Amino acid sequence: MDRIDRKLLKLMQEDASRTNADLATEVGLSPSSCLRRIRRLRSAGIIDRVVAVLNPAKAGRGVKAIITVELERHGEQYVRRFLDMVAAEAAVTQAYSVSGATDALLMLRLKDMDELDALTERLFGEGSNVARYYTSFVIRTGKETTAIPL
Amino acid sequence: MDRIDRKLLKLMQEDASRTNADLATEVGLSPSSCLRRIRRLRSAGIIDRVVAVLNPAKAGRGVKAIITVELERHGEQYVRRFLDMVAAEAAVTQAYSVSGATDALLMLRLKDMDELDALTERLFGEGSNVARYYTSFVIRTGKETTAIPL
DNA sequence: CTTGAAAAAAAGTGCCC
DNA sequence: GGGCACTTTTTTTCAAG
Repeated sequence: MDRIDRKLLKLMQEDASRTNADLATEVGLSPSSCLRRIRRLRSAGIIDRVVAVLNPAKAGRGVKAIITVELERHGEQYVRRFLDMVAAEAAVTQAYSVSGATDALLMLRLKDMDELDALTERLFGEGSNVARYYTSFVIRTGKETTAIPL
Repeated sequence: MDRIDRKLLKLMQEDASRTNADLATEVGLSPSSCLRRIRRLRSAGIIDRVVAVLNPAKAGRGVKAIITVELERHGEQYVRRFLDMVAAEAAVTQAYSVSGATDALLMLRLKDMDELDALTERLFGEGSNVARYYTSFVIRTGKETTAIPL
């Protein structure tokens, strides 16, 4: 991981649809050397995957909600079970167990409020090990990037 | 946006490095028709961009932190100013103003604790309009996807 | 062991139907 | 939407630093 690798990763985190030849010019390498590096970064797992990022509003998923969850039983296996359960929901884009006052935090992409209602009923209803949950909605998005600083 | 578009988007949200010919076969279209659709989805802005997603741990950013923020002055222009300020930080990957008990939520990607210390001092120190903030750390990641359900 | 030039293979592109 | 000729890009090969 030298300066050129970092530059490559930075560029590809912004736009991975650029051609290899293009990237090569940008980092001052020949196309073949550049490709070798990209492949190495990929097989080393530093580049996890290349994906298309959609515009949520245009894809009909304009509502972003954040739910913080307090579990009834906090043990590790219960937390894990909870995360597995919520991960199975397509509307859940991020699910974390966290330190602090609450046990978990979920990030949701919803079509409308009805979807949220159905989802909370399904996930946090009877016999779900959820003691309490707090829902907030995203009003304004100041930043939303997949890029990691290098 | 018909069934084929949705299928294409679904595939590209998982792996956008697949070739057009490959995607065409998958959705049962000729390469030229498929490419036309992809271009249309792109120029319509439904596909916002194509990016490389890195493995945070392997890229040296293993610490994920979530900060909820309560502002001193809650007016819209103050919230906006706050979001603009935090968005400028490379370690901040997501920044939202939210409904509910707190005003904003930040998602951070950090190298270590020292970086967090420096960042909170810089963002929430003297004269920052931040009344209170609560930091939690991600213990386990149950799910983390950029894919939006269709 | 890494680089770069050039050939070969594959993919993308645009025009026509 | 599909077919086909044309262009561009990717990928392999191989010689050189």
